[in-house]
Amino acid sequence: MNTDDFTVAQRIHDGFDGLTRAERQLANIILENYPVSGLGSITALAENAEVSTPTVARMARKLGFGGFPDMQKQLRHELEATISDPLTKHDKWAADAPDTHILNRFADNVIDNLRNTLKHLNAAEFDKIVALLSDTEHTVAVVGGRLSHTLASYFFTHMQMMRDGVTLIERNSSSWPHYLLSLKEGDVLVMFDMRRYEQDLLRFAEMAKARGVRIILFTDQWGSPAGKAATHQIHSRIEVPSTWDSSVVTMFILEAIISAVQSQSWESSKDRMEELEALFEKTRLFRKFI
Amino acid sequence: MNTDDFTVAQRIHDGFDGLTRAERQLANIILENYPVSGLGSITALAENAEVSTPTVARMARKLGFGGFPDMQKQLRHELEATISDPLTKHDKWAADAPDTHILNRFADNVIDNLRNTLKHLNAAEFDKIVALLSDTEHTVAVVGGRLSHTLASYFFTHMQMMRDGVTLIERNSSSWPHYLLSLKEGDVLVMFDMRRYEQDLLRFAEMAKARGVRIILFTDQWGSPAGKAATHQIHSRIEVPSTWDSSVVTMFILEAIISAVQSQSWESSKDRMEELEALFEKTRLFRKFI
DNA sequence: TGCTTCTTGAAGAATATGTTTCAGAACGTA
DNA sequence: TACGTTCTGAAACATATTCTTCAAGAAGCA
Repeated sequence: MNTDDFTVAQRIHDGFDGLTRAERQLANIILENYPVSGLGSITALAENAEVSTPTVARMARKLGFGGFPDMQKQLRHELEATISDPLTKHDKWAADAPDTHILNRFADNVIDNLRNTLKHLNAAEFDKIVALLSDTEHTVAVVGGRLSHTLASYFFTHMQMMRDGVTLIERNSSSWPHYLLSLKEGDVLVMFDMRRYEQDLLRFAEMAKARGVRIILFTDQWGSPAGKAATHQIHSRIEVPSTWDSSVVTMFILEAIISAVQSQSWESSKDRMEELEALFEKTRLFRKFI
Repeated sequence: MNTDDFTVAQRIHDGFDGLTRAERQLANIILENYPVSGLGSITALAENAEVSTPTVARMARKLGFGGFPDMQKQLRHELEATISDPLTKHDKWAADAPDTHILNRFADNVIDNLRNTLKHLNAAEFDKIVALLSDTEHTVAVVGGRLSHTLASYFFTHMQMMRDGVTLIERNSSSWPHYLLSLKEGDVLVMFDMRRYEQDLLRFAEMAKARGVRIILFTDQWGSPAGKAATHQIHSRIEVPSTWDSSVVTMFILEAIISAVQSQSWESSKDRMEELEALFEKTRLFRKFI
């Protein structure tokens, strides 16, 4: 026990780059439920991580232990130290940072935002939005504001993978009239407008509504003026201890919607995905999973 | 496992009167450093308590377990329950939707991701990254992959508002060599590479490193191969009940970094922000806060 | 004291654990 | 594509653990 000072977690972090695929998989399982997951038998741990026992033994060596039992001993030592230390109250997020560290303050805040957003979110409304977006009878256009364009782009990228007829409207509002032309009655416009609400978006929404376009609006808790033109809207909490507002909760909702659309239209999107995979494979643009 | 509800400690207390001298001696050792002392081998525990191994095995039976390993299993369960954070136990997020609604499942999952990410995030490393990004002596370039380009873009947009010398590298990798040319020793490259790690990003990272560029890598829990070239890296948990991975946690970290950079360099960025405001005002592109 | 019952640990048997070896798979490279 | 390298898990092996047996010793009792 010469290098007792380094925790198993620390050694994993330090040596993470040198770990192989299976070893990383294992490392993650160990860290996931740390340190309990490492206290059982080597067999149990291996099964849990879906790797072989030799992999576990090898990694223990790689991390500088004599073997698996040696590593386990270290885990027990750490646990002992942790448990006897009353300071280890788990009211902190980033364990090694003080409560007042921005990470911890931010985390508290974002969780709060998420909780409040969901509390005031109507699940039925959510489901309707998902249904609208799954309906391939109508096209979907996505538009965002100065800062929220990123969210629009993120949403577009995923939707595009799942279905036909999805357009991302350019950032520059001078081209918007052209896009408006191709939007027909019943089509869907997904709009992002967070505080510092933008005049152009409001006008765009109004004109789209006049054409019979159905608008799904993502806005903040105070609500964009474009809300008047929207068929459905989702209000996210965006305040955080920062000069800027947070997009985390909105992104959360977007991902939930994407996931729901995907599972709703799995039959049709499955083929599409496979085709896409094949295309990527052909162009060899992307490596396979390591 | 029928009487799982009783902890080992409880069973010891309840059955203490029925224990023999050697067994009591053993029981005291178990309770003394509970539950760690019971997590080693039966031999170690026996030696620790100065009794024989059969005594340990017998007592485990006596307390109602199938044997020593069975008792140990229970100890690990208890430990897990103790250690795991009660914050997760938010039965429902979206109040009017069933537990199984995608919103609730997603919320549980994302919180889990956030917790695990932060638990294994090094706050010192975070602070170093913030310092690097606050240093205006060197330029900052931001690059992302197919799906993570959005994150790169989000980060860029905010950084650009706070400081000079920030570049967003185009999506199309054929133009990357040009960007490489303008990166000098000591400059900072912020890279995003999530699973389906991209070959081009790896090569870009290697070449940048060769030029003495310091790389901040945002990757997932498994780690991009570009990690070998990175000066600092942040691993986010990205798995959610969806066909795609989640960017929520990464975005959370980004926002925290942005906020930290902002407060770190407030003196210099304040003027810049005001100038920016004035410009926006002039071009009347954006309405004031309603 | 002598008898019985209970407790205890040494020793060996049964079992599970941990390690090593090795061949095939996956990967990187030319 | 072909080659060399690295990674991985099945299987055999060595080792440690846990359990069982059993006899010696302690404790209680007449």
